[in-house]
Amino acid sequence: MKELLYIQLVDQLRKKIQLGVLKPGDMLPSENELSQEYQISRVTVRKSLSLLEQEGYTYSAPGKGYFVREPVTDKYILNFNEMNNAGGSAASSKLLEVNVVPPSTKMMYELQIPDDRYVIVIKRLLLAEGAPIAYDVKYLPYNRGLPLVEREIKYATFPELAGKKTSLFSIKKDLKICAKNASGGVCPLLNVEEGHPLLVISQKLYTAENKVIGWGEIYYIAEFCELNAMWSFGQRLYDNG
Amino acid sequence: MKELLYIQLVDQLRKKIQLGVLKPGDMLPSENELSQEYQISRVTVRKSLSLLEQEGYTYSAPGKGYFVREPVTDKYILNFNEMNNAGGSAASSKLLEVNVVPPSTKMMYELQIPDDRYVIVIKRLLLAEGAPIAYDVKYLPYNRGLPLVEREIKYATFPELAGKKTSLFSIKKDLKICAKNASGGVCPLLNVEEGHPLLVISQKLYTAENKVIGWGEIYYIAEFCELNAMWSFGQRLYDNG
DNA sequence: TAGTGGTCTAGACCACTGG
DNA sequence: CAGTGGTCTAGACCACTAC
Repeated sequence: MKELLYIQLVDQLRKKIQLGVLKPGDMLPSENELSQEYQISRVTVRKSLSLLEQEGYTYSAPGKGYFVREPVTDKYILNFNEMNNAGGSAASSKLLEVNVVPPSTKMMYELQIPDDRYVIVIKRLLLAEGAPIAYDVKYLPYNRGLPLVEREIKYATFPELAGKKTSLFSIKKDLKICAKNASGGVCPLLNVEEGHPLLVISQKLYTAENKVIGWGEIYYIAEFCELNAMWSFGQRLYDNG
Repeated sequence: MKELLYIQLVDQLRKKIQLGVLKPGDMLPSENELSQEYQISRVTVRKSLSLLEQEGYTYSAPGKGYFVREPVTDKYILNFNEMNNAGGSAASSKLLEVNVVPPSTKMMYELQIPDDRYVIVIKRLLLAEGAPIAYDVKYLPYNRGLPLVEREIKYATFPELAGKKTSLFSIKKDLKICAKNASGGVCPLLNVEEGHPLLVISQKLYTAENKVIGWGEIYYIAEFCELNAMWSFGQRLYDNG
């Protein structure tokens, strides 16, 4: 089990930072120094330092050197999948309504559309083991020639719906998470009493050019939704393979 | 404004993926092909492909080639800072209680400690412009010789407290987010009525070796807490500089 | 066996920061 | 000015995959 050179180096540097030998703001040895000290080429040293930077430990300042970063403590990786966030793994959904309607002022504001642009409204009930766990409303600016098949709507997630014409790779998405109490028409749908706690997740979809292509809200019965997020250094957004 | 070679290449490949010319599962041209096609060295081609991989567009399979990744749609970057998540930028806090107590069964479970290990309990009220917006309870396994100065507790975030002995770089942190209704002793503290919606964020801190070093819950008055998360390709967890 | 990505080298030139 | 990181090159060897 021989270790690769650049792995060895990055491990040693990482450990020094983790142990506090190198503290935020401290300068690392220069590329040339590391190159001589470890008897490896500068290219390989650079590969190690680049890895360390990817992991969030350091940053480089051209003309000066590499420095230990002040740890960023307020960014987490959040897991969220609208169809699979409750306990039930085999989540299904029930389509309540699909309509094309003139926009309300709220919709015009959220979707950034004029008042003569129609809006597709999709209302669903998310189910786990047959019981409702969330009420879901989505709004899409209406485009002619957008065939919406019921089966697609029933099982699709938001980006899949709004991004039918757009590659998923060029979509942006914002979430807002807050707590509310159930009131009005939502109560009978979710089969909860007035005032029951809900976790509300608003989603907004954008194209790469920041044009809004979808907006929606999901009202989860609190007991059936727990969001998880984690923070740690060196974490990656994408797995290998 | 001449563009760097590896930037040019990564831009072209990225665009092909975003436009759908290259779809998930498709194989990219090999390093040698790209090297010849663009008349740049293999090292530079590798730099571009490495960047593309970092951004989440592709992955590499040794002996086979580079492939377009199936987009990961369920991971977001969540912004959360316990002291600064409400509207008020100049958030302060009021210390309600600091105690060393024998652990309850709940604490023993959450902190993974035996019943003879004492626990430090810290209760705070988070304020924005003088008014309470959240109630905060933290539990730390008690260590002898851990001097807790009131001023520190008042303004410290959780990792700063629990990680006094540990470098922030070797701490892991999990969040759980859910909705609940206010009840019991929390109501008068937060000055809300019974049943008022709350956003509850549970935090658990671990060392690099997965030993629990802290656990806590923050009860935000729903109106004063909106969490934000975002998803898009190519996003980075750490800024440059 | 031919082709692929993965590791590593030595060396060149550049722009930038600091004294 | 000497030192730093940033870009780019040409070439070597390896392990793996697929045929």
